Order: sequence, then structure tokens, then C-alpha cells
Amino acid sequence: MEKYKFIYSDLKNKITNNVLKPGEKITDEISLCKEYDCSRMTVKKGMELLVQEGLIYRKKGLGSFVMSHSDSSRIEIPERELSGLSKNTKQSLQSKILDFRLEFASAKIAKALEINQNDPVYKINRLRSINGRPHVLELTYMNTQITPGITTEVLTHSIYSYLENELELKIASAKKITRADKSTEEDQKYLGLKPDEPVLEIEQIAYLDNGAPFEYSFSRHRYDLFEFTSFSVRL
Amino acid sequence: MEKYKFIYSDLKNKITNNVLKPGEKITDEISLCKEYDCSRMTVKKGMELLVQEGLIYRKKGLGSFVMSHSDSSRIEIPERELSGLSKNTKQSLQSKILDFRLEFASAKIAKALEINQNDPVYKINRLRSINGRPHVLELTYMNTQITPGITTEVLTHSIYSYLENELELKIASAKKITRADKSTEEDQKYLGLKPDEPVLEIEQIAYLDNGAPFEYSFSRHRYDLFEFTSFSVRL
DNA sequence: GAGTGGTCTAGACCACTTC
DNA sequence: AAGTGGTCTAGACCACTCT
Repeated sequence: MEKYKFIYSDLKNKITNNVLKPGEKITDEISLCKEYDCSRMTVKKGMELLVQEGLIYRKKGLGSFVMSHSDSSRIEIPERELSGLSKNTKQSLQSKILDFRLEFASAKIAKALEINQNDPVYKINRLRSINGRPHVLELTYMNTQITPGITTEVLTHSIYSYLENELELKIASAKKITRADKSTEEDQKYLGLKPDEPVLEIEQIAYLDNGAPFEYSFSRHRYDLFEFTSFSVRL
Repeated sequence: MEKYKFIYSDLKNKITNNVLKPGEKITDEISLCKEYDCSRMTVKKGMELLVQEGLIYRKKGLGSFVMSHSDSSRIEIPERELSGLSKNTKQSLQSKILDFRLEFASAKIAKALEINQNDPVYKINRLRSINGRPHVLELTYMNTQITPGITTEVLTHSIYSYLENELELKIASAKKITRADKSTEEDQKYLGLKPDEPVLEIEQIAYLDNGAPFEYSFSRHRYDLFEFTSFSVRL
């Protein structure tokens, strides 16, 4: 592991394990250089990751300090996470395939996936449940050129691990749009919602490390089971 | 302005003005060093900001490339933005004060603002409209110690500009939780929603540059007028 | 082999805070 | 004045991609 990532994860561990407590001052950069046997720039690079994550804040002339952290009851999904679910819960996750077919790309889908209209795409509609309880309805379109060989077998497990382990593709980034929406009859049927109960929809385009969009998806979550957390820092 | 920020904003301008087009290769680091008369680390620091924003991607051995960008019809609010609205729209924004009073902090509010229960807090309930049309119902709690002197006068304008210009406080970061919710009768009344129409709620704790939380707010947006965009990069 | 970005160094100078 | 983090330099070496 790179030095700066080691410093980042080492300090992160100390914060989450409460070895470094909220409000507490963190050892200064020069001392950390000696502790980790590296240059100041490397310490800075590691610390910067902690700042971006909202775990610490730093003030010129004063030092670096641990920020206070929270806890919640719903399923929290950090905005940074790229996968839909898999890594975010240690509970048992099932996927029921509602629809799986090839389609001609519509104008909207073609634009998102940066392909031509009417190019073939996989259309995947899955109901994802945790401990047998429906949580999310996930509609996914994928580029058949980039991600060939999708089967029902792959879909019942994790698409992402197939892409990374079998196809050796590197997932690099994702654009997300979050909105609230009235539930449709389909939502109500599969998620067990009443007609007046809404969903939280995440529209996502996921990109490989070569900038190519390989997935365009719409995840409709039960409004009472999900919330998305994020942290932003001023430039 | 610092050199790396100049490089960042200069390249950003070239991308948004389509001087650098989607997919196009960006001049390599060494050449940029000469162009901007600086070291490689400085060029890197500027480019890194563009990567975080999803404007470019970089590949070892290949170069840096402009990512494709989108456009939308609703009001888009980048997740990075800290303010509620003010900067995100050039249209006329009005604030109607529905409630403004002092209250004893509840356990929940005290925890968020890191004060003691029953400490005094400002409670502010505002209806924010754009071009006369109600968009957001904003319930805000503020620490009276940190942000004294809040008046109806201040509230009808921007709280943020009062804090930054009058009190000279520096707003540094914010934690946000995004969720969908059924509209309450109050939501329906002020936002003009039908009973079955939902809201998009953003719960936010905003922090100063000394790590102190000064604001805890709940913004309930019309579901059909808002969506929140975000971009995430794998570490 | 030539070109690219990624990591890292060992300093320098500055701005800010506290004493 | 001493201590802190922020910016910047002018290199080094490595890993990766393409030819």
C-alpha cells in the first residue's frame, strides 16, 4: 500500500476506534513525518483524505482536530460509495430478477451510455431484499460491448464482482442524481408500499477508469428504509 | 489566487466553454508546468480538483481526458454546495418567515449542535420561493452563542452572507442526509402539494472552520422541482 | 524506448495562532 | 519567538501504455 494511504487508514482506524477522540488534537505534521518515516507532503496527502471524509479539520497555526461523528438507525449509504448496496450492509442481500432482456437503446439511454440510439443494451430489472424484506427496485441498462456475458447466474450474485473479477474492468467513478418520487403501481407491488408512500430514486451513471460509461441505473428505494449521507468541504 | 487554484479554474473554464471537448486529451503535465510556469506537483494539485469534480479522468501511461457532461431541466444542486439555495439559481429568491423564535434545545438538536440540552437556540421556519412559486420549506436551528444577532431583517436576505460578512465566520463543511418523505399537512399547505405528493428532505449540519456546528436544518423540497447531483471517485 | 501519470523526497517560504 | 498548517519547488524513481 502506498504510504499516504497507510497513514490515512491508520489515522482513520484510530479515530473510528476512539483512540483519537472527537475534538482531540492530532499529532502535528512534523512529528508524524518521523513517526511514519516520510516527508511532509506524504503526511499531508494522507490527512487530506481525512478532511475530505469529514473525519478531521485542520486550521493554519493551530493544528488538526478530530471532528465529532454520528450514528443512525436507517440504512445509511455514504455518497462516496459507488456500488448500489453489496458492501453497505452485512446482512443477507437477495436479488430477484423481474426482467432481463436485450433492448434497443432509447435516445435517453444512448446518451447516458454514450452509444448510438438503437444499439443493443442489457435491460435488467431486479428486486433487492434484505433479510427477505423488499428494499429496492433496481432498473439497470448496460453496454453489451463493454460488459458481455451477463447471465441470470451473474445477476443473482453481484454484478460488480463479476465485472471486476471476471472481466477485470476497473470501476472508477459515478455520477448520481437523487430525487423523491411518487411510487408507481410497480413500486407499490414489489416494495409493498401504500399508494401514498413515496420512493427515493437514485439515477446513476457509472464509469470505468478509461472514462467509458458502462452502466445506467435507476434505484427506487423504500422511503422509510434508506437515507443517503454525504459530506462536503469548501474549496 | 494560489497557483493550483488558478490552473484548476483555467482548465475548468476551458472545459465548460468547450475549448477542451469531451473525450479530448489534455496537454500533459510537463507541458502544463512550462505553460503555467510551475512545478509538476502544482499542476497535479490543480488537476486533482478536476478529477474530484468529475470533469476529467486520468490514466497512467495514457494522459488526461475530458469527461462528457450533462444537462437537466429541474433545479440541480451539486452535492458539494454548502448553501441551501442562494448561489444555485440566478432567479429571484424570496424568503417568507413562517416562524422565528427562541427555544430550548431538544436532545436531538443539542446533539447535532454539540451543545447542552435546553441551551437556547434560534428556531427559524422559512418558506422559500423562486419567482413567486414555493419551492422549499426550511426549518433551521442555530446556536445563539456562535451566531448572535439574527433578526427578521437578516432572515429575509441570506443568513449565510450575514454570517460571513457581518460576523466574519468561515463556513467550512457540512454533513447532509438525504431522504424522501410523505408530505405533511404543513408541507402541502405551504408548498402547494397534493396529499399523495412527497418531499425530498435534506437534513444538514453545517460547520465552521474551527469544527463547531453552527446550524442544523431540515429542507423539505417539492419533489418535482429539485434533484441533487453528486459525483464520486474511487479512492 | 518514449511518453505518460503516480508517488515521494527534502527542503523552502509564507500566513496564521499562541505565548 | 515558536509552533502550526498551506503552498510550492526541482528533482527522483516507478508503473503503465503504446509503438
